[in-house]
Amino acid sequence: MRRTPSQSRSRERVERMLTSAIELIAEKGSDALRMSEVARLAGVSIGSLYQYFPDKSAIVRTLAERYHAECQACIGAGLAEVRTEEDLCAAFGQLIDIYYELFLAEPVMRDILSATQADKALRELEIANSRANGALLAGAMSRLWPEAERDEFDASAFLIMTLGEATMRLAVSVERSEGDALVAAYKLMVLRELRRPRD
Amino acid sequence: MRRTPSQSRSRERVERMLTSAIELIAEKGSDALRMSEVARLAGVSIGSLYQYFPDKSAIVRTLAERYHAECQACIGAGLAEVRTEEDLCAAFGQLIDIYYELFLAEPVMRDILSATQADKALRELEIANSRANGALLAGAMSRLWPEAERDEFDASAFLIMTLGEATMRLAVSVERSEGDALVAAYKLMVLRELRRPRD
DNA sequence: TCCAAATGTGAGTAATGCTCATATTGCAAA
DNA sequence: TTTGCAATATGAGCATTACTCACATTTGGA
Repeated sequence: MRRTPSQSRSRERVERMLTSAIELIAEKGSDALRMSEVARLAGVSIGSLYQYFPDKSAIVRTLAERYHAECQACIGAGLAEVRTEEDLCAAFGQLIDIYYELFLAEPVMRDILSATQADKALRELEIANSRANGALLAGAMSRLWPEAERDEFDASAFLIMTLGEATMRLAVSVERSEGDALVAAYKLMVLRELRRPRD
Repeated sequence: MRRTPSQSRSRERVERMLTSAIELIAEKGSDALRMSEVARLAGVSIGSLYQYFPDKSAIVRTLAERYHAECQACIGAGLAEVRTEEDLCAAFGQLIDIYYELFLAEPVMRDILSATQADKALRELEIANSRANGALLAGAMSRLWPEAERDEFDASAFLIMTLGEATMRLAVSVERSEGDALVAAYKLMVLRELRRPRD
């Protein structure tokens, strides 16, 4: 953000810029996003756009950050009440379904997240998000199995979250029935991982 | 390919273009790849570059395709001799190690593959590769368990391959010790999947 | 009412993907 | 060897687009 909007007029204009960007990404993909089109669709000038976003990737970053914040809140809430292994599996299975439905309803998310994968500067964002989500899961696991070393779960939880994103991106890129099968396979694999006997 | 080089001079020049592209991607990332720099580093003119590659993404596509072909050959060879479940697990575990070592030795692969993820036109390539690799694995599985329906393994094998790529991309993006742990976690997860009792 | 800060504007600049008219080289038939 | 055509090579230049900046307008408070 180059400048933080303080008056309500500019706040609304920034929102229009972001919703216009989402619409354009949904239409033609994030690599075909044009700053001039964002400005035109939002009904603002190019200059205004650059007053609030230092460059094009800042728009994608803002969208990705909002999505990540929502996801982390959702995952945190879903895992907060977990008390038993059955709880954990039920909760995580539900989270997978919610995630998949979200991706199906908003396929533009795939484009936004794929864009952050390619851009060197944005990749860190994606990794940090999976790491944060993984920490939530590892936390829930170490509450369940307090006798284990906490960091025993870190790699596994981090991986599960990263691969969850990858699964969703793939699942919404193929035809619906195959996507369903892929998500089901991921769920089986993860739930088996969460149930594996601790040593 | 806009034009197929038939004389040895042009074949060598095309190779120089590709190795220059790899070098530049390794240096600054695929999003910072400049056609003029590829031409300069390869010692050819801009025009020559465009005689063999219709656009910039064609260079990335060529690099990705070569890598995919190598991988498919390697995976096919690794799984060809599999006769028992123990064989399969041993072979696949080895393939994971080989893959990881390849990514560690050539981190530029991560950038090339990430680039294909972001570009709408190139994403199909990545999916097709995982699908082909998955078919190799599913084939090995259905040779092992001939009583099962062949397509029972398809989704699982496709997913394992896709997530393998995602794991490698992640593992080489974090520090070495964490990357090792992530690959180890992936391996455990996959081998458990391959050993799961058939129904 | 008036001013300073916030906000808005769009023509213009620089960077870069890509084209095309032209020049050069390689190869094979005469 | 010579000749002629196809293959190959060139780089100035065009079109597109991210981004800047000098200036205009609006807002909110004193």
